[in-house]
Amino acid sequence: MNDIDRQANEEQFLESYDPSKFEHPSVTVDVALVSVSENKLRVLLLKRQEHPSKDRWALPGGFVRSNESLDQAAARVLEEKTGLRNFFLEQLYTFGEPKRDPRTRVITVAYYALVDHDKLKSDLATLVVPWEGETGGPVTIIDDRKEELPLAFDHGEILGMVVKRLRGKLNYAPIGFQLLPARFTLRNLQDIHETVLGRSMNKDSFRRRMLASGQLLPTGEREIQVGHRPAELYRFITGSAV
Amino acid sequence: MNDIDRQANEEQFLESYDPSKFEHPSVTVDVALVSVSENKLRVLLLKRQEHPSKDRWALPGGFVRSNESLDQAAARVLEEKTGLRNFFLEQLYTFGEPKRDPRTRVITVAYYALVDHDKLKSDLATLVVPWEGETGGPVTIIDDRKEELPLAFDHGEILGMVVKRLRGKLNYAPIGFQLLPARFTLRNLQDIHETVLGRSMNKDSFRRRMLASGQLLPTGEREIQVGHRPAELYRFITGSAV
DNA sequence: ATAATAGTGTCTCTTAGACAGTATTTG
DNA sequence: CAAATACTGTCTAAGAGACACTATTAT
Repeated sequence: MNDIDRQANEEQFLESYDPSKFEHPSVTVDVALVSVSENKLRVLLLKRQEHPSKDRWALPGGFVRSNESLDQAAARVLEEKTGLRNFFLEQLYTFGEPKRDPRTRVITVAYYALVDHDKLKSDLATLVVPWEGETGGPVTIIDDRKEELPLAFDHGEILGMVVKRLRGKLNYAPIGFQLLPARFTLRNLQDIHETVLGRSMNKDSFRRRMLASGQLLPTGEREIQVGHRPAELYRFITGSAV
Repeated sequence: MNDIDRQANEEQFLESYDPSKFEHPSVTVDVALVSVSENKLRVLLLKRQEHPSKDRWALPGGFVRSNESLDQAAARVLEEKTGLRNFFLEQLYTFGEPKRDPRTRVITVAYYALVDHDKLKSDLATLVVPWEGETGGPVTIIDDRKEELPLAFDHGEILGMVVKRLRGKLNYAPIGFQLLPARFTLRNLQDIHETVLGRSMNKDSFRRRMLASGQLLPTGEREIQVGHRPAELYRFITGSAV
């Protein structure tokens, strides 16, 4: 124990006084901004103008600055690229294969963010693309003309993990409302769940589950001009754990 | 879009040719090696011999080398400190508060590993400490004399997240067997679950759930010398998703 | 009035918990 | 034989799916 321990501390001691002993990688954050519209899961991608991965589509990202936390870096990057200030943001996974960026060692901490699609500026909306695919592994992105878009770096892999995390988390955490406006109907919420999970759900038990969760607050207001019986509008009870 | 995009790529362009423009943090991996013995959840900690956090207890960790992936770095660190080669290993979360290490900016990618407690060398066993506490937030570590151990850096926070992840994952993924020898009884497995989850479980439904999962293979062998009717020994069916 | 969806009540099916009873080993 | 735990069968309770039925709006 003592040998092992001394050795470990010597490494750290040397490191602190001789930064050249270990190569310091670049550290970035990449953020998958996810929204839902027209029953499609969508993510914000930017087309790269420079090599490497020129003309491929990439998640918004940027370097982590020396005075900011990882969460702050992710929030800053997203605000810089979209103007958005309020969104659900959660760290996803850190990707660090030595050759994931051909230039130099770049370790990226991936985040995902959720937002009501209507809050995105219209000039950004054109950049939002739907995706299809199963959970877990790399994901294929298609545009509105159903053409597959080439992704930069390992961003397809990142997006696959985003889908998996979202689907897993939706089953036990109230995050669906992050993809909706402040007031919404139970049908709106079910559409979100069905889109994210990629399967249709039973209306009756979905209603029961949501109402029994204690997370929904009826507003007394109703939809208008819907061509059928209007549904009650609900709010999510804020302050509860996410 | 084009402005934003060009700006993003200019940053990356400059970065690739002028590494001094952005401060490069140190990147480390820290690994929580978790095991269960005597119905206690245990984790391997090493006592630091140098400042900072001198005399406090720390997770085994080390710098990520330029030619290895994050997973490889975590596996290497754990093998260096324990001699272990085969263990379940999964990335947990990345911690990067600017001041989490007082010397310089250190971003650490935290991992957790699971191992049968009996596989640990006896000289390491003395370093293993039980813990108590709830999920999520920072966790308090106590030793076998029930004294609280001071933890280095933000390692209490890391361990809190380890507990939370383990408890969450145990409910939908077959990871309990990673904490057991190759052959085990259903009672062994239930003890693991109860220890990790911190609550007792119904024996009957636990047996039904496990046997219905299709993950368990009866070996036809039984315990011996147990002073009561011996239980059948099972193996986990390998190759299934984790 | 018709179309369409909201919302309610009830039955069934599945799964977990409770509990009684039998089986098999050591001492 | 007694003690202790493994294992089985059955009842009950809770929750999800299925489905019939009523309610309310726009056209």
